[in-house]
Amino acid sequence: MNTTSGAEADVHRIHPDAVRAAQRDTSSHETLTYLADTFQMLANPTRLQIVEALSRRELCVWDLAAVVESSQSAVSHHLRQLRQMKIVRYRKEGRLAYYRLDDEHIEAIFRLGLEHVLEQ
Amino acid sequence: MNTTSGAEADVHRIHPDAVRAAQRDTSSHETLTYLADTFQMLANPTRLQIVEALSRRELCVWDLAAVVESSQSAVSHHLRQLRQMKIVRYRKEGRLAYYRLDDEHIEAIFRLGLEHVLEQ
DNA sequence: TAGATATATGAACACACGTTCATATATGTG
DNA sequence: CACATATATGAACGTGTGTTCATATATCTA
Repeated sequence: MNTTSGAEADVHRIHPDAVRAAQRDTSSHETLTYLADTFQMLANPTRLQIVEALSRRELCVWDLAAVVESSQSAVSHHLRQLRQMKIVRYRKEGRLAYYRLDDEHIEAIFRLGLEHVLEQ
Repeated sequence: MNTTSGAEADVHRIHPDAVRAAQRDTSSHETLTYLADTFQMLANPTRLQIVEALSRRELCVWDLAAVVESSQSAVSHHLRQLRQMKIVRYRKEGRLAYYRLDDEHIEAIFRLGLEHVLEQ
């Protein structure tokens, strides 16, 4: 990962106790990496459109493609990622796949983010 | 942007009224793009470590470099991005720059995200 | 069963991102 | 003023991301 920074930081110890305190209560690298991957799913305007649409109603893939004005393929690729990161789930009804948000955390995060950017 | 999808979607109108309803209450593309850029800032483990550390206490750049075990340069680049997206702010005290989170939205989003991934 | 339709997926390509290295700028200290 | 220190930033390089195109799979219908 990073070999020089440890030594580098040792030379520049500005507030050693603040650093130790900050290091103490930190989430594991594994958790933060997974969390970063989760936020990554929300770091794309098309996927955010999908999330916003699904926050109101269940929709099938072609509906979503129409809403976000993108190709079926692109939407399907996005949905796979969102599925893998447990942001959406779906039910199959015949040939149709109806998608919805997986839980309320995601919608809350989306709403808070929207509030944040609209307040600037 | 996308030229074929409009026509493509027209052929496959599965639930026209659901699509119209979804299209009606959608945030502007500009807003969603900005929101995506904001979430992008949280889509990196090192930046999440910075956010977590700053959610507890104000820290200067070298302190942060020590906490996240990364180089001063890398941390400074991250902080510039976080500043630009209004996620952190800082005060200058002599040669030192003390960073903190810009507002409570970001911490709430971080906490909710952490809850979400820890519940899986 | 043949054909149409809904969805999923692999490959490929252009572009964005994260780090490092070198160096610039600004502020303190002897 | 000369030098050390804290921070910022530009260039460059490898890697990841998002879309398209082609095509596979699954399900319905005539």
